[in-house]
Amino acid sequence: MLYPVNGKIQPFCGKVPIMSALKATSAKQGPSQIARPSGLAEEVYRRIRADIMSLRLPPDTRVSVDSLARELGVSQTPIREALSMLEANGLVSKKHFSGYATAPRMDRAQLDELFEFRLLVEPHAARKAAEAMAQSDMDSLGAVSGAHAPSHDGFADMDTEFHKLIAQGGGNHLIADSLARLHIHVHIFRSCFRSEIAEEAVHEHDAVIAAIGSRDGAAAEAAMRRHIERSYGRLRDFIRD
Amino acid sequence: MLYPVNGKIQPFCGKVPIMSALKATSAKQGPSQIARPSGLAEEVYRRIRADIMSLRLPPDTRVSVDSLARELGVSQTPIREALSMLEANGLVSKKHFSGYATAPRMDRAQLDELFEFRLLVEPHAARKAAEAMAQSDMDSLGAVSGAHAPSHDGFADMDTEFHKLIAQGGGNHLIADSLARLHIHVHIFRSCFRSEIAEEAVHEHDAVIAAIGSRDGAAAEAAMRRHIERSYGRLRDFIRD
DNA sequence: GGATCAAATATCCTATAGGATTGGCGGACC
DNA sequence: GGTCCGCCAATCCTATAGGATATTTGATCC
Repeated sequence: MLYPVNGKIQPFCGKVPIMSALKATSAKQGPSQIARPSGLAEEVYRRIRADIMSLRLPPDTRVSVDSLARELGVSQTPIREALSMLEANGLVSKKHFSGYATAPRMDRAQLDELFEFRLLVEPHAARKAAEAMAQSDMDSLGAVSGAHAPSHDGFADMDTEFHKLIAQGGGNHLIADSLARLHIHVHIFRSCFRSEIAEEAVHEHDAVIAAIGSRDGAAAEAAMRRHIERSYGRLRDFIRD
Repeated sequence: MLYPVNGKIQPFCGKVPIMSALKATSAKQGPSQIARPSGLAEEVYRRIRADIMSLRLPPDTRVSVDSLARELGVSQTPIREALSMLEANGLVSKKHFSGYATAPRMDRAQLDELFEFRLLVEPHAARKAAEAMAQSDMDSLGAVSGAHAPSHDGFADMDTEFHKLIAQGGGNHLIADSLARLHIHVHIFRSCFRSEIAEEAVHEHDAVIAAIGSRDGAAAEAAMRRHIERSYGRLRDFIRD
């Protein structure tokens, strides 16, 4: 699990790539940048994933390797590796000799499956988090409890952080990774419909946080189940097809 | 799917192009095998995954890109794509400027996490399978019920098919995919220790199959939970560290 | 003899060029 | 008007070259 990067992608060597289209966030070459040269492919991966999550690449949109290579100023190889990883995570699909395309928006059946899965896993994670979460993470959790939801993106980030912390709090990496992967799709779906910031969701979050804060596993599990059920109800209304 | 000649991905080295060779072989092998060349990367992916599962590439082994390229007779690009997909699925890990390596064997903590996850998801899948599984899949399930366990590999394949059918029977693709991904690691772990063919496991399988056959969801869930718990007990003994 | 440092090797990562294949487009033909 | 055929754009796959890095090896020094 690595941190989000500033939208800059820069190879280690070679000529200066064409990056004028991107934000030229230069001059921030602190020790954090040189400490983690984990490869261009991963940078590209995060960049594309961020573009998909921010709807800069809408669902069901063709993604050309050449275009991306030109736009990001890197060669095709890291683009291909990044797209392969995204394909393995279900965010893009590849048709042979036809190119890549972002995954289409979820339909009703997929939404049902996703929430069935969440309802199965996430309340369990909340229970375990209440029983075993580290105090430092608990403090972080209190930080995202804020009743201040400035914008749509702000709420979305807060929601992502909330569920990520609880999933990690259970101590099971498989559970945390699975839920993180699924939450990306929830995020995309919600962003597609510019869902209103639900006041209820904040209250439901607070209920879960309170239960975890008092180390009450059963209450945390119940609160999380209720939150997911309500969340499902709120999102399901957007699908009429 | 692609010409199993000598168990080696036959390269198109020389003048014969890819698609021409494919058409020729498919024409020779009959109409059942439609020439659907889904890409070299996917073939390489399956090949490497099979090698990992058969311990031909043992855990914690370095995997060189150009060695693979030479061995399989393809260029580096599809190898990289395949390894990227494998990395996204957790079967190999990449260290920057150091190469790929197969994932190390599971330790105790990972085994615990894996079985916690299975215990959470798979009994639910068994219940849903009992309630909603298609009749054709049910017949297939009866076919793997055989008390004949010829060899270690035969039992492993049977076990894989058993769990795959039940996971798919629930009708939830996310659950099926997650369990399939995890089952690969169980397979590797078990193969590492050349675990004896447990007579108990076959009986536990039969109990689950019987419960599903009689459409008894609760019984299927209980039988599956018992099977996983017993399976965990059998595997845990191999870890002493 | 053991430890430390520097050179050498092997490998990875990136970039670019070119051949091969598919799908769509427009014009010609029945 | 409908159908077929060649052209073109887009894409994927392959090959090769060059720079950068981690690991290994060997020599030197204490």
